[in-house]
Amino acid sequence: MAATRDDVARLAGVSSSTVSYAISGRRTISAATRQRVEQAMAELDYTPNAFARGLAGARGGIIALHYPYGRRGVTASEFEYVAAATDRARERGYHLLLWSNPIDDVEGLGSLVSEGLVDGAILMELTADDRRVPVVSRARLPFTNIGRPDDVDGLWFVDADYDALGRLAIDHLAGLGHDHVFFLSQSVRQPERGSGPVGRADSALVASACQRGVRLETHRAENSVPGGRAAAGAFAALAPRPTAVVAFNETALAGFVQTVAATGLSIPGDVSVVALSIGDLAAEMTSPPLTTVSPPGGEIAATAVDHLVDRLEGRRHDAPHVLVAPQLVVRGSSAPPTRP
Amino acid sequence: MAATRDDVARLAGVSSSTVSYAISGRRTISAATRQRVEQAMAELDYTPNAFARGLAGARGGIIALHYPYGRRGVTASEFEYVAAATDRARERGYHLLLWSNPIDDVEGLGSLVSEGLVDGAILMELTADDRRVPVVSRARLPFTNIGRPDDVDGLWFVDADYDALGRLAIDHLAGLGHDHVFFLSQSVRQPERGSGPVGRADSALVASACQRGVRLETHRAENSVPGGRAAAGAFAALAPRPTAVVAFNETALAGFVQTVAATGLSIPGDVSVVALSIGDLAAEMTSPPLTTVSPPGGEIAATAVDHLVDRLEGRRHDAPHVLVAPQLVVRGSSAPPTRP
DNA sequence: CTGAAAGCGCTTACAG
DNA sequence: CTGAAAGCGCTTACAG
Repeated sequence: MAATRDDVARLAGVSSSTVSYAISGRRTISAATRQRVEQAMAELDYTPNAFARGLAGARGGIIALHYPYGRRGVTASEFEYVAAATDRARERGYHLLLWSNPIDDVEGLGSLVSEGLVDGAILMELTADDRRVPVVSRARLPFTNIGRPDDVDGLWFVDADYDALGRLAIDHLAGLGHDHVFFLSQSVRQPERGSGPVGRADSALVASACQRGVRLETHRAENSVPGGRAAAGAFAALAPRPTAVVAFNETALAGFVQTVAATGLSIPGDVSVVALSIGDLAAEMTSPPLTTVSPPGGEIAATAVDHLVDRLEGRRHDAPHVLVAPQLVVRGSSAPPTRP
Repeated sequence: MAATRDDVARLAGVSSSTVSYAISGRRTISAATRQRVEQAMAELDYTPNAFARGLAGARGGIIALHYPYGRRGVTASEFEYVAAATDRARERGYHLLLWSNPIDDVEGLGSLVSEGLVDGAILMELTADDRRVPVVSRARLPFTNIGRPDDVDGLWFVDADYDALGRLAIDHLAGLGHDHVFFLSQSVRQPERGSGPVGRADSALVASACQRGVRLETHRAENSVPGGRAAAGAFAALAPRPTAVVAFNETALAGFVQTVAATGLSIPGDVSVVALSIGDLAAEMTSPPLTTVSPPGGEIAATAVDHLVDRLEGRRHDAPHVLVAPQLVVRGSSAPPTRP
């Protein structure tokens, strides 16, 4: 059916190993020979067989992106990560395999790894004490991470700069004149508390608020629409009522905004709202649209791919720790407080 | 490093081919032998090498999901499709490879296909006259489709039932008493017009409106927030003004809703809104939340995976054409018209 | 600068 | 019911 390396060799009048070397560039080839090989390949419309290449010991050209199964909804638009990773992988000559299994199904991940299918992996949504890390390390599979573990030593990772995320939000509001802010946060599971995205944004918010002389009321809501409605109730009951809200809880924010509007409070007249880590579409659905501070998911994913490929190809050995700056997009939901 | 099939054979005291057959089940094995082989595999923590399996002619265990590069934003939440496909593939024992290249980069797809890496492929977001179809067909790679082409003959596909999508929306509004509806549609490119999702929803809307005695005003907006603002202007200028809106344009809908709210019209008091193919989060961001009719992306993708795997494993040969019914979720944005 | 050959770890006729 | 062996299409020392 499809042409093999031998067909190419025959047509070019060289040995098959010469064809291999012409492709890989791992030994010097005379210009004339290379010429003929290339012509033969073009003529036969030759594509090397991926399995044979992988079996024979070269890189298979596949990397895996692993995300924990059943832990959806953490990032605004996961597809942004996946799409960006796929594109960058292709640009660098790799295929992107999607892996997903329950976060503590260590065996499942283990057998994926030992199948030998992939040259390396990217672990998404890394938690503080992620059980995937030892599994992949032990198998000696090169990997990079999206997210930051507690023990960062020797690990390659790229993460959103959650400190900056919190700081940008507070600075924006304080700059507008707000000095009393409601933080619509999320309930986090034990292992993550203190070191996951929420914990880090939380600390940054507290620190920035303190520095700016802003009073901060933290409310941990369920990640659900009703959770947001309850939070709106808690917010409304506060006296004095904060003049602004920072939200790091997509789903609850929806319920919160609905309830606030139904209560007759206006945004940003009565409350300014800044949403963290929310997608553009969701931000544009409210009236007025929401001011946001979000990490650039595409850039984060593409960087993680670059690191992994650099590592696989021996161009880099330094276990980089990269924090990517989030971006503030001012829309209509934030304004100076209207107060005597 | 990792155990090979020979290691297992040695430990179990059988030949290596017996181990293979024990795994594949392609010939009868005595219970005792199977027993010993399984024990040996467990003891050695054996995982078959994927490349060797693929090279030797068996199925490689990888399927590809191909989506057109740079054509984002058509579906509400693409990640739903990708995640569901990944999960179902894993359940059925396959890896999911993500492929994406520009829709008319036929060569790129062609070389992917001829690499021999995947057992089959799923083509996402199929257009009426999709150029990928002949490429994959010619390579004799088994494939199934998400979306419906014009020429359906011999093709395996699963698609949202866009006729039902339009019908459900009109029936819901007509049932509430609306008889004059604004259709916020999208501008479509030439090759898709008339046969893509938009064209199909469009026809269904027209037909249902006619049957129900509903007057329908179609407006094709740019797929952008400003496009939606402009549409809101066109809507407001209508006399008499329709009492309801059906939107099949996520991004424009955001601008539309913002503008309508800013104009002082209330939802659903002055206008009812039904959004087609929009994600739950976006639907919950507005006040009140939006009534939606959306295709179940996860189910569609999982079904496409099932069909492909069934086809690969020879369980099915009938080129099924499946249309999946969308679901109406009534939220606060639709109500009877308030009119004398 | 190039060729002949071993080997990667499987699957699958071919024998028995 | 099981074994010995060819072969899948590459890569990479080993020779020259």
